[in-house]
Amino acid sequence: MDRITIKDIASRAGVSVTTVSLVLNGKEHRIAQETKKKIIHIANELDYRPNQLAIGLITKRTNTIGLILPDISNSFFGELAKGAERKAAENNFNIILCNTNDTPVKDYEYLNVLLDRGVDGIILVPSGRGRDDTIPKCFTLLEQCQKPFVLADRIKVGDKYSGVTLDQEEGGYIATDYLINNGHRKIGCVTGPLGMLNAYLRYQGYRKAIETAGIVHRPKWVREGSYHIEDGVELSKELFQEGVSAIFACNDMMAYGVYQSAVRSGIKVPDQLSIVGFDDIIFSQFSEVPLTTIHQPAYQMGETAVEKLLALIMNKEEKNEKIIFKPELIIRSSVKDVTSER
Amino acid sequence: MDRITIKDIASRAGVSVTTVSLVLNGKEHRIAQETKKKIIHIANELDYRPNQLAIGLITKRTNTIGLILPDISNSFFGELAKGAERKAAENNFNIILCNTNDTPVKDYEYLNVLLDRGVDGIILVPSGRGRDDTIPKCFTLLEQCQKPFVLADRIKVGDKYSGVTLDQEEGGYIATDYLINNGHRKIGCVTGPLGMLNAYLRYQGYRKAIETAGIVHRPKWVREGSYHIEDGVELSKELFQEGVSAIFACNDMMAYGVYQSAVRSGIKVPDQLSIVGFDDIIFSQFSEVPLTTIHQPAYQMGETAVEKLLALIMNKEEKNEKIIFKPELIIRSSVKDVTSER
DNA sequence: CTGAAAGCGCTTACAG
DNA sequence: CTGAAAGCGCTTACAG
Repeated sequence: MDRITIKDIASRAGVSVTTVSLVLNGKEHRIAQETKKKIIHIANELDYRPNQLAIGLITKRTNTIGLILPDISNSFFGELAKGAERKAAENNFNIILCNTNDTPVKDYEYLNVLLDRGVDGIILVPSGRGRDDTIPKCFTLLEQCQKPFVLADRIKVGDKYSGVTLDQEEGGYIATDYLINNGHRKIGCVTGPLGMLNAYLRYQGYRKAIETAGIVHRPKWVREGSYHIEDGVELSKELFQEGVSAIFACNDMMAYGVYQSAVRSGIKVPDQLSIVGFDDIIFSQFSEVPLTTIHQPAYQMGETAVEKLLALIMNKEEKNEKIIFKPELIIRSSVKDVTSER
Repeated sequence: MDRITIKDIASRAGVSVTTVSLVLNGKEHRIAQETKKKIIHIANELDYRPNQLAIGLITKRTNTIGLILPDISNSFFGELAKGAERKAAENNFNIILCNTNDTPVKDYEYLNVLLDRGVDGIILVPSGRGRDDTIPKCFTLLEQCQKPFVLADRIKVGDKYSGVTLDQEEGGYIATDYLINNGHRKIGCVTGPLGMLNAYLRYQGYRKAIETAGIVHRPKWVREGSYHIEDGVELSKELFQEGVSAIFACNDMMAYGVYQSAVRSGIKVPDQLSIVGFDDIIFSQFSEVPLTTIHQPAYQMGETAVEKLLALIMNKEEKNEKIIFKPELIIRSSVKDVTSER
């Protein structure tokens, strides 16, 4: 089935394609009402829908956004993508999904492919693996081609790019501060891989809260994990040895590992051990002992990233800026107030 | 920054655009080695990358696939999308992501938009809400435009379309059969919304297993939920009253609700109550009592859907067929063998 | 061995 | 008020 083109309409209406294009785009007010009506009527009748490739080729606008992220099956990025897609659709934009598996070379390849496809802008969650210069190369490319882009989630606050993220350090801070306010002094921390910026910042927040409270920061209370549940299980054992009364786990999966480890060691949560997590994954509210944790507004971050990107696309003078979401402490049942016990 | 075009290369090489196009696409073997080399050299030097819109316009091939699904933040669809994206990327295809929120009119709108963008094919997980004729309209449109498409997950086995799904009924069957083989006779079932095909089929599988074992199917042992954890909590209470020794919950969230309800009622799992779920969400392996459940290979289903779609795109004679994955029973710790107790 | 020309489906000065 | 023409960046008969 060949699609209806502007030419078909023109010949049926006995006018030129110019005229058809003009009225269908509402561009010329000087066109005779009769001609207008006739064209519009025919277009409706034939169910005409313009070929977006042709329009894109000529207008240099495709109403298309590239979304590059590490793992769409991760619920955080899933939510983010959902928010981004919704906001894009609302504005008649489509999303091209690019999943990198945290492989920097893929970031670069996808960037090129998106450019080849004439996307109007790009949302990028840079890959976190690999220590080479691939990601910097991505930024160079992005600057060279002048294509608007917005970074998401993994952002260096110091750089000059537009971005949307959560204040990770603040998250680590309020999580830890909450434990301190509940009377805890010996607070362990199971971090994410410290080579990754966000993991590092969460840990920095922990440290800041500890030191602000006048507690000595003890390296032996801090263990580096890699965000997996097993890290929570294993590393918490060492922390139990140190006699901590509370643990801040830098993501919910590890928090859950800590919890399991405690249960197996006969340590009651929260009576003998308090736990705070980070992420607020769906399960945290339903777990045996509902987890007190830091909530990340992933959906809104996705929406906001697209909003910002659209602003950059529509109005190139829009200044580059960072939009930093505030983390929210979700208080559930995994922390005990021990102030009276001291 | 204007992009390099074939024209730029032609003028630098002192040849026509025809020649450039020919050598860059490896189409003409009769072209002088020298000319070839020169053109390729210049193209590399200038980092030439062809404009895909132009190519798409002329070749009627965009190397683009539309993926329409209800909710990308749902981990099942997230996995499916990941598999689809990977297989697509492997074959130099990109994915346009369309999230419908289970709203049929969006299926239809997105379908049109994808067609406007000249996608080469579409993967569709039809929306399950709404009882109007919007989804049938989608199929009509799809047939009219002759665009290859593959349905995923939500499929009527009887129709003539290509599709990838899991054998839902078989899943319900083996889940229930496992309980029966472990000596259970009074087996409750908390179903999903029975208006949805897959929920209905899972329940049918339960029923079939029950009846095959010569157990009378009792409607009062069956309760209809809507896949939410609360349904598991509430509906299981009624089943406890009926004195069931086991419950098949038609998804893991409800299975978890059943578990929580049991714990609160002082019923031990699996000692006093056995539970089997469906989905194998990430959490099921980590929960207090690791859940025995039915695994759905979502990632592979996504991959397979794209494979099948690509086959349809490359070779239109490819026949329409259904690819039905077998469910896998993942045995963990939520079922007790009570054969000896009877 | 190579190029002029037509064309994909549109938009947009420009002319009348 | 309307149309012929050029052009977006390519590909592909066709001609020589």
